Amino acid sequence: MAETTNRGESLLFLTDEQVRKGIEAMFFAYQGFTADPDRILEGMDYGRAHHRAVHFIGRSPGTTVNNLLSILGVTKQSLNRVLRTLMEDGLVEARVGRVDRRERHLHLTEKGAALERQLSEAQRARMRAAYRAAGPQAVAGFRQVLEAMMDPAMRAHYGRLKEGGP
Amino acid sequence: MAETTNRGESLLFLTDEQVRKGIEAMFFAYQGFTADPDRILEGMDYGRAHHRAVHFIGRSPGTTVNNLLSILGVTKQSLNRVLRTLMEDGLVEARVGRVDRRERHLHLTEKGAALERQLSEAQRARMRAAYRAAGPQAVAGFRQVLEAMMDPAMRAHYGRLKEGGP
DNA sequence: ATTTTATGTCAGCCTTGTTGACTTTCCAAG
DNA sequence: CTTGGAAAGTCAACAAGGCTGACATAAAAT
Repeated sequence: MAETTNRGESLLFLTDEQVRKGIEAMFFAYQGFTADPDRILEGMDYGRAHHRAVHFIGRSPGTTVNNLLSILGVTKQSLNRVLRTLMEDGLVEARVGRVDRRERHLHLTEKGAALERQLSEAQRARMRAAYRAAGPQAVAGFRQVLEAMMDPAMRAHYGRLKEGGP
Repeated sequence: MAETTNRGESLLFLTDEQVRKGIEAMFFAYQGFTADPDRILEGMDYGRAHHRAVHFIGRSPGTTVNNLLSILGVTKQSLNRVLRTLMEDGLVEARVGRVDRRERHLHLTEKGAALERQLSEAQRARMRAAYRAAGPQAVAGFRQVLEAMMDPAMRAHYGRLKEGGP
């Protein structure tokens, strides 16, 4: 009976109600997650799409357009519009590939890196506060659940960031 | 020195690199989080906005328009567009308030509840799989970090869902 | 009687996603 | 060396879903 009780208890975290609460937690947390950068970007001519591009270019300097495309999960036309304005404004630089000259390798300029820092610092401040409030063990769990939630292709991208380096 | 070591180690989870990985985990996980309902909705005349409305109406039957507005964090014009189509299509019903007749209390019809179930089941399947893969302790941490990441107003809404009832 | 609140609606704008068609560049296989 | 096809860019058109501003109505509150 101890085993039965134990089994029952250990599966309580999989009840519909628990899972629903998790879904809602994701929804509300994501609002907070994007709130600070969004506030900074409003007023500038940029939006969330520009933030994403600048983030991942800053994170993987020299990445190609195609790679960025599959990380962001948007069409090249959509990304192109964003990249064009960022290049026009001198935040991003596209260098022709040396081995394959069809490829464009993307880099942040100093101005682009400055924006990246500004956005990242705001977002990291909130994330760090949440980490500190929850503690290291909670953070480990947080990361585990998020990783399990990703599509496999995205999980691969995720794993390659920094840890593996491009 | 044991204390110093301990302090140093326990703060490693707050390094910029760890925090950045958390940010990226949120980004990629959110893609997965919305992927299944999005797939179901494409082809229907509905989108993510309809999903959100249907979700929270199903979760808090009888909620008012104003309450839904502040949960979703959008303008009334934006929400109205969505609610109008849902009511025209007979998925949502707005009942005039009995005590305050200015208020509209929102309910799902059987048809609306059916859509809600379809979307919710897909989303819960992914979430449940992630929960199962990560385990109960990770799930607890996941929820803690997400709660800490929310804006206080949103955390209040979150707390009121089901646990407190509307 | 007046003001405030809850809701609905019209009109117009912006960002960011989409598809489709077409071009240019250029590596690599034949 | 020619050519097929991949990588990239561009143009046009469209849709979803945010936004603001202005205005209307009903009912509650003062």
